[in-house]
Amino acid sequence: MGHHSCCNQQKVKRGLWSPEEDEKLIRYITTHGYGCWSEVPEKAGLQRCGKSCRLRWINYLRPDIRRGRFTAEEEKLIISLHAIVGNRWAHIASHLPGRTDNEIKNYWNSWIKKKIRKPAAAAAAATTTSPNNPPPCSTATSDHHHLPPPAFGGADHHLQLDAIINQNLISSLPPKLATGDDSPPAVPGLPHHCPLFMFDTTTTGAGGAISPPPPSSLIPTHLHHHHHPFIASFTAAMAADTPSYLPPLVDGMAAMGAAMDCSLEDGQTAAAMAATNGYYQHHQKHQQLEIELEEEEQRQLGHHHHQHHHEHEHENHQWDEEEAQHLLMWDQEVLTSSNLEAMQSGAHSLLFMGPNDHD
DNA sequence: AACATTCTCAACCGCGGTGAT
DNA sequence: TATCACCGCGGTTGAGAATGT
Repeated sequence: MGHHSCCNQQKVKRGLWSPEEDEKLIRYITTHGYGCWSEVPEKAGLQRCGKSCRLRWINYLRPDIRRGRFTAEEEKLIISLHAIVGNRWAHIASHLPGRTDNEIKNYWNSWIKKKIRKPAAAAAAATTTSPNNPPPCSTATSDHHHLPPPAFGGADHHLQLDAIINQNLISSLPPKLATGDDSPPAVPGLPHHCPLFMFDTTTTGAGGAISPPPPSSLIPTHLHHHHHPFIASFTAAMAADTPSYLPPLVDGMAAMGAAMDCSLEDGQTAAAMAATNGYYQHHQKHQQLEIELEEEEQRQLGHHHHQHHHEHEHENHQWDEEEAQHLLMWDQEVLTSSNLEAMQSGAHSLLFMGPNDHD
């Protein structure tokens, strides 16, 4: 044990913060800002180290903090992002305005604990369902070479976690799209239980229902409305039942289309097509993100000027934000007859349009 | 009601990256 | 180039609350 290296020389208080301390910190930060955390305790009249002040402010006191239970949308977003970036909590938190990395980390760990209690059945069920069809989420975690290790190490645990995640997602599927007689026809290469429909709205045509949200920092706290901007946009578009934001085609889908030699006579098939589209894009996005991360690592290994590094970091964050804004996920609440029709239309185009025909 | 167990979450710890000197 | 201080991040801990027996 021992004190922080940053506060060896002074006697600092530790443990829970009192309301008085909170008040002092809030008063100081709101009037002076927090340029240098190491100066904050002294100037604010607190017997704490700067690190502790920073933590208290970021995780608890800052005004745009959002408390309370995670919504289903947030939960799905966390799961999706975790499948891509692993335990990079700060990165995940950047996609959930008002949520802290600590909160997400705590949530994830408790969620894992909860799920790990019934791992055997879940793992067995999910991993043996279709040995030739890797589950969707495992595409992200199967590439161990440069993704962060799982929270609890070991390949078995990794597989187990995949299974747990998959099962969790499957359980949230609408009955029609999960299993059973009404499930869509099996598509080669497509995990039949792909839980989410993900589409890229980047190239959305006329209508362009989704516009980039303003930075969350510019949105008044009371307008955050407990939703990520892109989720809010998506919800708004759904409320208007406007099919114009439905997905365009993506590169390389001709090959996928060829593999899906199935009719488009009903919405479910269209949904299956859409799921394939979404899965394929999800996979591509994951690969793209991995490439980005790899490039960043390699750049950092070189001796770059710090400014270049920051620029790149900024670009990377920008990319993440933009990508997140364009990544929409369908689930049971939004599968309506009208959008199924639009999906069908999109899927039809998918089959009859070359991979490079759009744009 | 009493005790045990589990869960939640705020806070701490240590490490790595960065910038200044 | 080496060293130091600082910051931010992810992992971990532990107190209190909630739940189960």
